[in-house]
Amino acid sequence: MTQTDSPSTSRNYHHGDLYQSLLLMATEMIAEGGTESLSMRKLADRVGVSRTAPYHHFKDKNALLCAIAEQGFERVERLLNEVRIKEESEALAIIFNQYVHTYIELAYKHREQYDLMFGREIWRNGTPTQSLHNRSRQHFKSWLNWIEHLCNQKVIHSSDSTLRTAQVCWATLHGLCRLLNDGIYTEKSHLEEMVNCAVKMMLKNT
Amino acid sequence: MTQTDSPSTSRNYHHGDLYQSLLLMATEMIAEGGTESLSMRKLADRVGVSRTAPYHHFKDKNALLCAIAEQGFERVERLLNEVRIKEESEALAIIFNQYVHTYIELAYKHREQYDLMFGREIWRNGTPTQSLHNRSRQHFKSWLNWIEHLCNQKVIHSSDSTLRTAQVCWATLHGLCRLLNDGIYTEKSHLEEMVNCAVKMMLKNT
DNA sequence: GGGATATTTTGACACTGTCAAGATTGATTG
DNA sequence: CAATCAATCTTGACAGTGTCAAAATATCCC
Repeated sequence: MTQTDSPSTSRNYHHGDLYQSLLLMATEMIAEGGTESLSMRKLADRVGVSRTAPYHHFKDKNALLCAIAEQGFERVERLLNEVRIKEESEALAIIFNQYVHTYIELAYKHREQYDLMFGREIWRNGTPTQSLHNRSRQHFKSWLNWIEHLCNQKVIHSSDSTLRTAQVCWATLHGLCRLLNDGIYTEKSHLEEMVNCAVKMMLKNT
Repeated sequence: MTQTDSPSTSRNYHHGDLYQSLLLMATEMIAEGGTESLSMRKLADRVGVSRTAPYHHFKDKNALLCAIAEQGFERVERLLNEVRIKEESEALAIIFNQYVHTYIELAYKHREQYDLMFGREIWRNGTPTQSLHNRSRQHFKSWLNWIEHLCNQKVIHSSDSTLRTAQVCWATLHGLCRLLNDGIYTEKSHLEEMVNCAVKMMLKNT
């Protein structure tokens, strides 16, 4: 709103930095009422531009959603990196447990965005942007790397290939998030126990 | 369309049995193009009635979706019952493995309906019908019962409560379905291995 | 300053869910 | 059998959606 002076951007032309404003406002709107509550028209209205102005910065509604999902992937990627840094300081099993807890907490905190990252809206209905595709792919590789490391260090005991292990572990993690996020199992009080149980299961799976 | 003579239904008044026709056609449309491709108007059109005719049989689009989801729960409930019947004939671990495979296969075959059963469309955006609520609740109880049985028979080794175990196992199962259904991991060829890996993990989780 | 270019707006179209009011039909009862 | 009543369906309407085409405007560079 206050476009009088923005030190970083040069406050170029008409709006200032519509692209960023749209992304920001859209993320906010989604966080409040989910994907369905976000309409291009309302978004434009709230940012203070005309209905079709956003279409010069995002090809589609789909493209906008992809951009938001992408930011979500950046966030979890950051989380994973942070965790891997302190690998030396603590036992790996504990770090893994912590990561799972934090991941689920994050997924819950930004549930609508999480929905967008993995939901059908983008991955089956819409078409994921190339950019989003790459970033999600890269994140899974990071996850795979870490699982591989944990297997090598005998923290995870698995008789299957690293790939399968990583897939199944992620499925479990993701399943828990869905359980929580989709409102199927809303009692967050039991979550702690469930996550601990899940981690135990992931670590010792022979 | 051919309403000249229907032996089972009595071809009462205007349409015959609109309720059932709508449910059937809607299920079909969803199976083809997902929830989003189902519009009340197109549905009405295809069944051969006016736009608003369906509203005398379903309060809402949401109510219609709930009814379809409910049928999905009936299906999986049936599956679980069938499996539990042959408990005596084979080793429990094998039966469990088979169930998981069949469940995932089913979820994939009717993926759009599966989405509806557990997706946010109903459980967070819309309001689940009381009827749907009950049936889904009941199904989880059935699942819980079975897991309890498997724990008692020492097929599943878990140090946690039966409830937690059931929750985490289901989360894993559900996570795999999502992985597949949401188009995140579409290679169905690897599925077999992944499921086996997951089952192993579920059984031996100390 | 002038032309090119980037950015925004207005108008329009086809589509959606759903409400209110009227029309039609089947069943029911006198 | 005829008249009434309730169930069922249709028509009209409204507000909302995504998005395209063409026109308008502002900014930049020469």
